[in-house]
Amino acid sequence: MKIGELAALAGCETETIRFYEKQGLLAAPARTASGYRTYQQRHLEDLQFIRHCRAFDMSLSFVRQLLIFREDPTQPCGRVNTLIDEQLSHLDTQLTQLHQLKADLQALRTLCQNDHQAKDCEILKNLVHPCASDCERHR
Amino acid sequence: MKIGELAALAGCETETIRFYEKQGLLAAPARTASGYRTYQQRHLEDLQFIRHCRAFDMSLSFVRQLLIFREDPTQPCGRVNTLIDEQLSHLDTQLTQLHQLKADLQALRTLCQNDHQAKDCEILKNLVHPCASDCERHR
DNA sequence: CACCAACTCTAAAGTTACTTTAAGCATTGA
DNA sequence: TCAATGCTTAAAGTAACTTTAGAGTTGGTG
Repeated sequence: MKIGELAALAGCETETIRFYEKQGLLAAPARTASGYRTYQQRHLEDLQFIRHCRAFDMSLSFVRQLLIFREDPTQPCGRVNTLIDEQLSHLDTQLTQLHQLKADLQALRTLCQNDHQAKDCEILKNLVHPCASDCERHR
Repeated sequence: MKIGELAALAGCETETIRFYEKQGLLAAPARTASGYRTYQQRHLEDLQFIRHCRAFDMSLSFVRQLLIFREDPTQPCGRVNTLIDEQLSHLDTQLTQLHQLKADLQALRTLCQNDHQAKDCEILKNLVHPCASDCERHR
């Protein structure tokens, strides 16, 4: 299949596929006489693998490490579990931070309900000298 | 004060300050005879304002819009509220997505507990052909 | 006064994961 | 045959900085 077809099947852009090839994530496929890339089923599976990993917000270097296991199926997969656990704790960190961010921003939002002059806006004031001294996040 | 001092007070890097100046977020300060930047209190407050906005994960173009109100304190601040609300809903979206991501990845993680050969690893299999057909996120 | 460490300056390139642009062939259907 | 669509490449753009390189300045010590 050609690159556009592969892209449609994987739900990504053709440029993304070329990008992955350039980055060494996706094997370079055979070419037609005129230079068009022609892909096999295996390419589709590799690409889907990459896209699913990305959907979990894994970095490409992370994905690269996981792809090694697809290249050598006899490898023990213990490292896979470790990588997934790392990604999970990464997501956890993000989630916690985002939660705090939202709470803080909501608190900030309550400070100004009406429309008055900017110089009297408690939100703007707070964005200079934030709330409490326990505002650790603001460092 | 010089740039290093300002950076220390605001808790950021000197390069970040120069970057903000180049981006037009922070006013260019006076210079010493030898070309060193010399900052005033107002610069510190502006910088803190920017950093606090960034701590709420606002984009620089967002911050730029908020800075207008600091330049003209007579402006009505209704737009500020709107901007904060937008940022809140942005955080909400992120939070929801991240939640789903984590749940999905946790589910994936349970599929493989022991260390076996990569070709038999259910995690790796699932990253090619994911879980259920209701896996909307994977498009 | 000489000297050195620490600080500052600029411009440019690097980072991540792509996306966009430009300009030129190939293929396909009417 | 001709236009629309699809493919090719290399290079530049995106966000928000960070890093690097090379050079001048300042402040304290001997």
